Amino acid sequence: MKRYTLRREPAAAATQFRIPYADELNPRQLEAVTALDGPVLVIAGAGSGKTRTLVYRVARLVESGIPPAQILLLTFTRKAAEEMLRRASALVGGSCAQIAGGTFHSFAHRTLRRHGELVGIASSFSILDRGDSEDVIGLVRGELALDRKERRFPRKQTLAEIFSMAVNKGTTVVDLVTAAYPHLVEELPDLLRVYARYTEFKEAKQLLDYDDLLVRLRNALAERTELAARLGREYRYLMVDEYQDTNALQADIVRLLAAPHGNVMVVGDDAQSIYAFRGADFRNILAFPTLFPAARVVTLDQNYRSTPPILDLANEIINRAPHRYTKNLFSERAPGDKPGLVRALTEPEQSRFVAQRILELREEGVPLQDIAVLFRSSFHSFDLELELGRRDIPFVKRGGFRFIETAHVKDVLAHLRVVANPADAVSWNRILLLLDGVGPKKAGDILATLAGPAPWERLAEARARGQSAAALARLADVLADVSRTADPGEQVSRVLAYYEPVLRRVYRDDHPKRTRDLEHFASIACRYRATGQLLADMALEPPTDSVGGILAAGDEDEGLVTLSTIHSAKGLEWHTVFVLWAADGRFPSPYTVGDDADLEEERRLMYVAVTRAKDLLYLTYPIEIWDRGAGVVFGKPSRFIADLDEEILEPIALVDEEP
DNA sequence: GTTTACGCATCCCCG
DNA sequence: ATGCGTAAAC
Repeated sequence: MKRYTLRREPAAAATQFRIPYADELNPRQLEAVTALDGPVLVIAGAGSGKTRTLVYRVARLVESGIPPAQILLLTFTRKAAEEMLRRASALVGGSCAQIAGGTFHSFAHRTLRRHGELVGIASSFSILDRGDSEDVIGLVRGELALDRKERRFPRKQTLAEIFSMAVNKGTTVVDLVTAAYPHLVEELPDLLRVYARYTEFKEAKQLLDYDDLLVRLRNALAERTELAARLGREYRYLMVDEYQDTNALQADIVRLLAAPHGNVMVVGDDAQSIYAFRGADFRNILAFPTLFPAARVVTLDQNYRSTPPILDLANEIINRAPHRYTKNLFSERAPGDKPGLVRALTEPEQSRFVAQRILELREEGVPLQDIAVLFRSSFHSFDLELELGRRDIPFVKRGGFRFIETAHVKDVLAHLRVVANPADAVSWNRILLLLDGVGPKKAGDILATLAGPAPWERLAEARARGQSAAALARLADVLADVSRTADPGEQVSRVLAYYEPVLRRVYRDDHPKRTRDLEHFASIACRYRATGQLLADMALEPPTDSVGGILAAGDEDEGLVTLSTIHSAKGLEWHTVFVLWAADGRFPSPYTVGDDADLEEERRLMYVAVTRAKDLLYLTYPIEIWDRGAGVVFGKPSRFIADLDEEILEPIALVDEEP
């Protein structure tokens, strides 16, 4: 082996690779795949073989003798990373399992668990999801007595949004409020008090919110050069997918991780940036060559996914933007059906059309799993879900409110979390409030007495004075009991045995449905070996199924129609795509019409939606729209597709087919 | 003084 | 359907 690598003859190099890269990739893809060293920027249009390029590049690195453990692949979801590594493994005929992959947040989490002590982070820290952060902020707001003011002080959700946005955009709360929330400038002193107290609270209780994971990693890399050097040796090849949806903080982390060796490839598409609402900035991808002046830039603009008529519509949508994007896509696929703009009278008629067409397509041989219905907001599909239910069309819903975010699942998680991190005051608060006779005040008092390891033993002392004695004693017992095992499945079943009666009392009316969610959660927990990993995954990579989207296993043989928000459909494709509610006032969302930048993001969202379709595309809207304030309003097609030539988007009027 | 029950507005997209 | 503010109940 060594003998061959010492010889630099071209012939030897050619036999080094088993995969015929040049045959299986187009010239641009090949260029991106074979440029192993140094910074590379790949601008990859929708359906241009972006994933294929990343997969082949992983294979190429491995075939070139790079140990898989030295490759780090950052993606938007863990599923995306797993899928790419699976495909790469199949290509090289070996396992790529040692390749580190996942989201920025999960990578930050792993790194801080391993090296956090360097920067003063206890390895038992808990992660606050968005709801937890809001709970803490609400707690702090109450503590500072800002909730009793006559004047209107922002709600905890608004506060969380402001704080998070400031961090992710790399600006200060003062600057952000001045620029984006001018009506709150007068409240700035109190906003800053809440922010300071929130930060203090997290610090004291070993809590990190989503933003902290990134901030603390960035700071650790910037301040501890030995850590940056160590990670540089550990991960010598860095790849980042969906780079257009990174924010300033993430770009900084990429810069610091790549600094020791400069081997970094980022891949993305400025026209598909749809996460500005949480601080992402598509200018990151355009600025990459400035950050890495040696960067080689490769543009992939041949689309292999969609028929030319679908691509024409996509290009038309994006070309009407005031700002020019970096490329125009072309396709060499055979021509196909024109995209249709379907005008329905009412929302139920829109639902009937979609359901009807799905059944016809199934008759024509399109399997249900090759069909998707996409929409701007999760609630846009409620009526359709009922219609599909009536017709026994099985579906799975992605995006929107997830079962992991329901109160009862969070309750159970909170019990596990206090055992894992006894300092986790948010979870303590949550489980104490469930007890009969305990409200905010008493929960706060009890919390104050609980410090140090295994605090459930001191719960017995708090019991001495108070009539909620029995409830506290039961809680103390179950926590002690849970702490005696390390098996996640066993821990959950012990918590559930205790929680079941609590559930019945707190959610009197609808506990059967909630019990089903908990059974689902228990089955997830049983798949884990360590509770720490379970908790981290539930915070960072929660199951994407929505509430009620869990179907019987038998349905899967037949296939399921996918209902998804456009955000959750990123990177996916289907034979047929319906875009529901392509109506002005829904899409773009009314929240965005005042702001040019927000409106442009909506346009990109529409672009993402239509580029998910391979062969058939329908955009639908009802002309009668129910508005809370104004009653029935006359609906018009979304401004992004209005006034298009009929050659591009074919209007379809419905004749009522209902009996 | 605290907790709880009830009626009221509000509800996008997400790691 | 959850999250808030206010009024009754412990």
